[in-house]
Amino acid sequence: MHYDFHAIEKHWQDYWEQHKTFRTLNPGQEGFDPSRPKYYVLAMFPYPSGAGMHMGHALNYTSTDIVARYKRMAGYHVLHPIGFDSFGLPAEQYAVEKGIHPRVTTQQNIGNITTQFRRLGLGFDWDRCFSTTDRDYYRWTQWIFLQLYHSYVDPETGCAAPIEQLRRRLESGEYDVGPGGELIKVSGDGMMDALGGVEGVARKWIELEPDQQRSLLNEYRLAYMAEVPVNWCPALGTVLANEEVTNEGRSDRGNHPVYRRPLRQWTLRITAYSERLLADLEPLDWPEPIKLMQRNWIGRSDGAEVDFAIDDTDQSICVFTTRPDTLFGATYMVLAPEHPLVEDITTPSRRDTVAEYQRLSAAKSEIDRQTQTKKKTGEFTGAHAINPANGQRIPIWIADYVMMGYGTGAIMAVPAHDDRDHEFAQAFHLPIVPVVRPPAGTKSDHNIEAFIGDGTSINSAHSKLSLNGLPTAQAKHVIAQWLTTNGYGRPRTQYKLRDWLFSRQRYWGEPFPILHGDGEKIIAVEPEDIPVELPELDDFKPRSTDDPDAAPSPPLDRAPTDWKNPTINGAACIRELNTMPQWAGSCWYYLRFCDTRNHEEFVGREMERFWMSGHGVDLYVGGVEHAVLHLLYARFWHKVLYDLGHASTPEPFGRLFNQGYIQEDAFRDERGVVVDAFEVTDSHGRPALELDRRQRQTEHFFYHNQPVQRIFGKMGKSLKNSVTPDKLVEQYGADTLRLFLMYLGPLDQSKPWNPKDIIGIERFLKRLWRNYINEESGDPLVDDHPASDPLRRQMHRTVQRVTDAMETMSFNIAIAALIEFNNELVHRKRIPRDAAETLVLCLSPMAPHISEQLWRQLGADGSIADAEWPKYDPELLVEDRIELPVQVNGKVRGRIIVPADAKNDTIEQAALADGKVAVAIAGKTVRKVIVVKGRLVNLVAQ
RNA sequence: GCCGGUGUGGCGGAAUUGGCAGACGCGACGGAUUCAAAAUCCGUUCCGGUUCACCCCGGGUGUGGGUUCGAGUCCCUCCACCGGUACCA
Repeated sequence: MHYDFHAIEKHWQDYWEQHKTFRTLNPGQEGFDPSRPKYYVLAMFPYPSGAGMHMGHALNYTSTDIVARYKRMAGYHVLHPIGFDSFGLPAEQYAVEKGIHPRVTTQQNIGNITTQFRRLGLGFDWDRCFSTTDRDYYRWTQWIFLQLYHSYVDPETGCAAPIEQLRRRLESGEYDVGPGGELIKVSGDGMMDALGGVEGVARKWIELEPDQQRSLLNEYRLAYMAEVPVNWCPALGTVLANEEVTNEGRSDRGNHPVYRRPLRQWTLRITAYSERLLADLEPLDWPEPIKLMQRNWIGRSDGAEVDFAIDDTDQSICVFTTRPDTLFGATYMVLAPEHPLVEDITTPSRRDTVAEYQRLSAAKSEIDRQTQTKKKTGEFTGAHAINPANGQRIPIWIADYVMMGYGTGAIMAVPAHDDRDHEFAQAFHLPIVPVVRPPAGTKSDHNIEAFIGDGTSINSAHSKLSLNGLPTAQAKHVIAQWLTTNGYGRPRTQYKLRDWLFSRQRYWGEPFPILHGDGEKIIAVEPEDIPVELPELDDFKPRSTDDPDAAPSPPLDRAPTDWKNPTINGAACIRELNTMPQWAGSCWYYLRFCDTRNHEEFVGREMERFWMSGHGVDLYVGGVEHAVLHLLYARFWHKVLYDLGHASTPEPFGRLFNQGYIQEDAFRDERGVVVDAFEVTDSHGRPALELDRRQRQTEHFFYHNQPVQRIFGKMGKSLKNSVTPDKLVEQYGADTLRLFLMYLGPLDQSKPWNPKDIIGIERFLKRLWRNYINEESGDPLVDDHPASDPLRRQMHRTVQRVTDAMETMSFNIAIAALIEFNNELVHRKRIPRDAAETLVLCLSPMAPHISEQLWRQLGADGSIADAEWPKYDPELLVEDRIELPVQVNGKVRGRIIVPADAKNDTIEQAALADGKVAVAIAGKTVRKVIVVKGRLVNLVAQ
């Protein structure tokens, strides 16, 4: 009876399915034990692409499965669910390629991946499985969208609240409305208090026209429609979120050019949460680099707004700066070419030149701006402004190095202390006045006219104000106060984060629960009328084009009239024809898993409280690529739900773990297009995998006789180098593959795919099997004779190592420990039962099938998944005393007996056993004895 | 450019966090078994020297320096690769 993994794995997979071994009970269900703690472990759910699962997925899901099994054996209620993120571009593009309806391909793909999951022996609770495309699921996605639409962020508390509350407060006169739409609190004694910080004539709510009232509320809704410059990708036929555009100005998916153009689109007010998304990052147990990426993306910078009066007019230009302390060094100003004041201020003689420059820079696409050299261009407007600090008259320029989208679209230029300003000033011969002295002794202290950083203020004084001699931090503080008291400016915090563009011109997404009436009237679908179902369409393809000016044409425009143009209360309406982006479904799926089959609510309160208690999801595992997309969006939605009382924790994911990529060769042809890696041959006919890294750069490869360039990168669909687990499962079994994937290296690091090494794991499992079972008779080779002391010690040490590794997810270390222990057992004819049990228990989270089988061989009842995790005895791990040779100059001068765990102990402690040591060291007093692994390494005399 | 990560044998990677560098696995070499092969088992495998009595000596963790009785690990310099980001004022 050899190790027949086919039969074993089939048997146990059927057993688990029949017995619903991994079904997770909810509080209140029969058999639920409230005394046990919960553990919610989640792997980022997959999108069911046609290529099925690749090794990166297998790695991800195996890792959470191991944790889930371990935690379960350690006595937790474990929630380890799975579902499918089946809306969105990848699923749709696959359907378009195959010419089949996405609903059909999605169903097929889900079927395939489900089979792959089962074959890997993953212990999911299948009763909780769902797809984001399920009617019962996207219904609630639409419901959450309605929550966003019907909410605003209260400027006083910073929390989301129903928009009706705002309406009531406006109606009751609690707030008035400022000229820019800002809310102005009217306090009891009739005094007004500007929340927006802008003075002006305030109006009462009742003085506004209904249209104005409506658009005012829209200014505050968390989901709103606005005409904003968006990323338009004609090749994909859709707009994209900032996060979906690469830094080369191309689409994240497909690498197509992206253009900026204004379109009226749905947008989510994620910026209302900038500060909380930033601050709440701190306590999270997330990898520091990911936190940093989110911080950078949110991009908080603290500084001040400063008003510069325009000479000879009563207008002023407001700028944002992080360095108000350099105000004295501001020798000119720059406006973005699109800045609204440009027309007004430009002097007649400069008008033509300025207009020409504006026209040129507007014609530049994002890509042009990126690829062109960063040589500074600009034009003088002929106007001047007054530097409020020193009263100097400074010229106002326009230049495209100033962006309209950040800050106020205008800057004060301090060429001595800013790279870009410096470059510009040199190009156009503008004055450079240093106002910060670099700290002494630094590299830059000789070049005072181009210094970036903190130092000491100089040249910054007049009769009423002096910054001279102040260090930068203090100077900032002093000038900020001076600006505020004199009405020249105010402290201000800026964020890079923009609102989230939420519309897509796609078929395969959640329809919005929104109707459009006359004009710009928006009608939200009533909660009882959701879901708004996605209509069946024969032609669901997006309209792809090369023309950046083409009008977007959403596929839902081709929906049947009765879907598209319903009549509400006798009035003809048109449905919102855009759909939600891919990210919508993944923003809250972890909540649905708590209570998947709930038909009344998006999640039952009690279930949510139980599974999300503590820090939300206890362990969330997925790839780094979601650092600023999914992980930011989901946090945002979660916070809204939290504010509205639908979620009980401020953050969704308490601990995040990023698994690294599995890397594999990929190939790109001369046009830069990625080609199928499995059709590439190399010039010497050698299989590519046997080459080492140095060779990788020098070998030549061909695809259909065309030379291709080798790149080495993440295994996956985008590089067309996916390897599916199917073949290896067939050839070696799921347990071997699982162990192998985990043995590849640290889970959080990227590592190359080297399938030939799997043989080592196969040998290990076969050896293990032979240790337990006489392959001829089928009898167990285990008996009840007691383990020797050294063996028991090793056993306990193994448990300790594996337990520690489980907590830190260092599964490669755990496996190495188990192999070592098994190698120890190899030489024995009979294996002591406790050693056998320990080994099998420790192995079971990683290799569940063979462990179940051996567990049964050892005479146990039930599934090993229900067994208890073995304990280790710390006492057994240390021998109490050992005898050591004392060497001086390489010669043994005596012996010393020390505690076995003596390490960096003082000689007083170590010498308790032997008072002669001090004498042995040439008459010197020994202070410290250094023992490493039972060997005396050094005696420190002092 | 800026921010972050990583550099250890032929390869993937260990190293109790400042204490025997190279665990464990792959590959390679030698041997046993076999008619033969596969599978399996045993031995060797960082480099150099000296021994082949398995012991000893010297060097060694991208580069150059430093701290320490002691550095793969801590500090500074530089280099290479990977990831993020970029006129963000």
